[in-house]
Amino acid sequence: MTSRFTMAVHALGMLACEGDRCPGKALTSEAIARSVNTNPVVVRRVLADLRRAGLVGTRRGVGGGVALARPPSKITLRCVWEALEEGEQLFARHPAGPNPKCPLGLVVADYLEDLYGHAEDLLKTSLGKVTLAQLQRDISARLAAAPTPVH
Amino acid sequence: MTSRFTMAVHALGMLACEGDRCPGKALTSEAIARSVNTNPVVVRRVLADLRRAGLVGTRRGVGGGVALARPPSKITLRCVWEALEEGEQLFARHPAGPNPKCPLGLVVADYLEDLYGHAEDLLKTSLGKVTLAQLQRDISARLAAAPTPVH
DNA sequence: GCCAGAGTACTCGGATAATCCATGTCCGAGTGCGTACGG
DNA sequence: CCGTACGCACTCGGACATGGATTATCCGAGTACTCTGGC
Repeated sequence: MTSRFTMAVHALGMLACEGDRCPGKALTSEAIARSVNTNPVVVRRVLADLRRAGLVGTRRGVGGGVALARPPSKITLRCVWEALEEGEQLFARHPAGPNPKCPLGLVVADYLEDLYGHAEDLLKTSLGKVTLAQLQRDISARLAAAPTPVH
Repeated sequence: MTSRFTMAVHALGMLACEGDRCPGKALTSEAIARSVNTNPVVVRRVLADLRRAGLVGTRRGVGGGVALARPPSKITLRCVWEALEEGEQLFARHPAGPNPKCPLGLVVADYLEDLYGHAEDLLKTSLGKVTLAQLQRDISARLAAAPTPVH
């Protein structure tokens, strides 16, 4: 599922903005979950992948939480994508592989492998051009342009 | 799931090759399922979408099955993608939407909506350039280049 | 020998049960702060 | 009054139920071929 990527970008956007307002400040998974509108454990699972990839750091205990491990300008959406890519891919292949007895099936599988590989490379290249710093600026601009939030 | 797209391309590849060797010949969902290595009913469900989109035609009874409803040169992978896109998208958004109380969440959701929209457009454009006839030629070439299948 | 009719075999299409994955809930591990006690 | 040690509150991390979705099984609808009986 790619909703994990959506959540990751959302969380990182929050962390970038928070780190800008108050450097070194960590957000709790519970606070992020409130904004993402999901369960804290889901956020923790996503952030665990980002932690393993070295994008964020976590601290337990009182005042703990999650914070960026690098400056936002050094984090691209491609890094995020690849951190979550672990063991799952955008395009699902044959669930059980094609029938090895059928040569056409093998060829089609190869063809699709190429096709999907190119599409994913294209996407990754596109995501690699967006840094978290740019994302944060864009978010700030949109926040400033938005009317006061309703109560 | 995008494995449906994989199966659809696989099935259409078979149909194109079959229609080339023996025009008007229909393949049964059971034969396709054997090559795809799945259950015939899964193939039928995928083909049902393609039928609703007017890409293939089905005939019941003895000698029935599925056949292309248009010449392969008139079918692009984009058509296939859009036929299966019904109610599901490549990039999953927030499962329950972001928290409307959090302005940042709304902005992030908007941002991702743009990002995903552009990515999907790019993909569709790319798929639109590939016709089933080209796919069939590529498959035939690879089949000819492949060594004799092992027994 | 020829024709008509019913029977049969084979296929798709939809409804229903089983399995798998994702989500949600719970409990343990770790950490910093506050407090209380002793020197 | 100061320092240290204990306790507590809070947070992440992983293990175990629960729900939804995808998949697999079953039965009905439709069609063409075939066999049999009559003319």
